[in-house]
Amino acid sequence: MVSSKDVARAAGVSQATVSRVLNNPESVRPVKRNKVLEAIQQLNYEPNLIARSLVTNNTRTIAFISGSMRNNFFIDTMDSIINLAKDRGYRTMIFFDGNESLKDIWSTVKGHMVDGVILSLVSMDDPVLEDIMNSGIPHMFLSRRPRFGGNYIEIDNRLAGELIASHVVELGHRRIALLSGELQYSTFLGRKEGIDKVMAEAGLPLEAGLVHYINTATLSEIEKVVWKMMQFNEPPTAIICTSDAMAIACMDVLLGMGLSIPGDVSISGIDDSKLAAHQSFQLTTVGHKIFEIGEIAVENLLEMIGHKEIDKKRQIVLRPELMIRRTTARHVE
Amino acid sequence: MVSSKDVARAAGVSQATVSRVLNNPESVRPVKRNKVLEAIQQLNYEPNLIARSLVTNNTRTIAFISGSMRNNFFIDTMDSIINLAKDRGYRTMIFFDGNESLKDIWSTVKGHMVDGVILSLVSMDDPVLEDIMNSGIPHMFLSRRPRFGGNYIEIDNRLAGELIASHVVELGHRRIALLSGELQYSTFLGRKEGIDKVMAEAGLPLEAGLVHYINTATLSEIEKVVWKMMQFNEPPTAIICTSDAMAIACMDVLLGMGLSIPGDVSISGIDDSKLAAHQSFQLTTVGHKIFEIGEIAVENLLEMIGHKEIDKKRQIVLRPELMIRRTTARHVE
DNA sequence: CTGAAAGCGCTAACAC
DNA sequence: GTGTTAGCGCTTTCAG
Repeated sequence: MVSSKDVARAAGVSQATVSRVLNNPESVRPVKRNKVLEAIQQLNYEPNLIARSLVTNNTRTIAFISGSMRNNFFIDTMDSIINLAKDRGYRTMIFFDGNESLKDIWSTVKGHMVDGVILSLVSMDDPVLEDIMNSGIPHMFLSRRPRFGGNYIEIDNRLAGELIASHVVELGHRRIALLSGELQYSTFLGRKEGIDKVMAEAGLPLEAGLVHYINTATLSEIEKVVWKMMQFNEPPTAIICTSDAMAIACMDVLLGMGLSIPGDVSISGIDDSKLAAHQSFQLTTVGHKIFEIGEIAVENLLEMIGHKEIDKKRQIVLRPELMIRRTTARHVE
Repeated sequence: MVSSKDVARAAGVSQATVSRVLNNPESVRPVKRNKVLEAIQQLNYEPNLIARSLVTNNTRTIAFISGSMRNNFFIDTMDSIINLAKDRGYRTMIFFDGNESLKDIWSTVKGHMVDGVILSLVSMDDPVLEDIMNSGIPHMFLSRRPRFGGNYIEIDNRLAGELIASHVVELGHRRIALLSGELQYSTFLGRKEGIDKVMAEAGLPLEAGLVHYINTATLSEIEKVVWKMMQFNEPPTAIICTSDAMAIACMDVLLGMGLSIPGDVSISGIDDSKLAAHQSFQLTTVGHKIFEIGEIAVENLLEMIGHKEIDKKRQIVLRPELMIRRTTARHVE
């Protein structure tokens, strides 16, 4: 590997001068500057970012701790984060849940000396949250957040639940199933609370056999669960899924069984991922304005990184909207 | 930030000893070792990976230069790469095309001192390819490859093109349109050659107005192009797309126009991305066995990183298969 | 087994 | 303007 020392030798200057033309070109006289530039070209030199980071103590990199890309919500989010960060001169390192615990991910994130972190995969009471919030490393929780404190951006999950449940109830459905994510996540807890409220008010509390908690990292139980429910004497006429990813997986199962949507059963999601709007899905869902959510997270994070306004609490709640498309329909006896 | 020096002081040992318990715990006597471990806990110490990399000269990180996640092929590939690399103890840094040129991406990749690189976004004659192949950094081209040389894994693109074109021709279609990616990419060139061959043999050379080259990074022209073709006096009865991403975007447009698939027009893709198999799409395509392709790339890359067998040429061509699903049908007059 | 010391490639004072 | 020097936080000889 060719280093700045090699360049210096080739150009007949000191190594510090090489560093200068890299970081502050005007500060070195054109003649020498060109000599250096030439040598850089010649030797095909590339500065070692690792070494640079070690001394500047900043990496111009943010970390994004994301859920699986099998879920289109995370794709949309990642896309917007990466692109905006890039525009602002920051690189994004991506970390996934997978088999590692958040604790382990957090260790490596810290080890990489990133300038800030966006987390979209935390359960509300994870013990590392304390660490994260006290680390001094700028952070934004995106979508999923701690039970208490932290900087976050989310939608009003309760309202999202209410909107979708009201919609389904108003369509005349009485046997309504719920596919929920695990309640240790703020998103799914809030959404379910909203749904529960509406269902209770409508005199239609959710029946035990019609409520299922899905591991949203794998979605692996969905097929079995949906298949089983649809075998009941009185199968549900509507299935509310608390994420688009679950809804889309659910549709795959139902269509595979030869059922029609929304003819036989209405389906709804929450997230309004890009994919949900495809003509082949036209999924009724509740809208996140996903692009905003990732971008707002980045904007805030970079503010913190720049101005060191780490103390200002940033807790942003967006108002979701109902997107009625073609997977939900009036229930007829 | 707490450093190993702090730990050393707290544990009453030298900083070198701290380093030892981290890298080679057996080499330090249990009493001291425990003291150090305790101090690490106490201080919540995390080793600075940046500093470590600077001296070990390895990062245990590979880079993946990928196309946009708007394309499900790249999602599937990325997913398999990240997971396998993680199992093997490597982190993956992800880089996207976006507005940067491959040259710029390559600069930053080199700067990050990654141990190896997987590239799936190269055009055949990009001048940086020479640099990359001569850099001494282990690399695998995935799917898209240089015109000459390099280590790569791909499917037999020509055969893929032949398979899909034969299928469409055998279904009785005569007015066949082609939505191709840009021919500077080996994938799209190979696929089109295969298609051309079959069409020529069938006496149905592609008509000028029915062939379009799409910027696969954005897919932005698809709507206009498809819409225009379908206004012809004799619109095509089949549209062959040389990637699933194009096919799925194409379906969105057609369905949005109120046309039926495959009733009014047959659609096919190439890639066999996971999404293509969804019941809502059931896209006829040609299979990559995507999981294998990402994994084979990682396996080979790690071999090179480990054994330094950089000289062995690794040029792997997989045989694709036709996956007939429900977007293609017999053409009736 | 363990401490002292050198040095990875760079930036950032500090002199001249 | 430019060279010299001192680290950034680690790993890795080299002594002992």
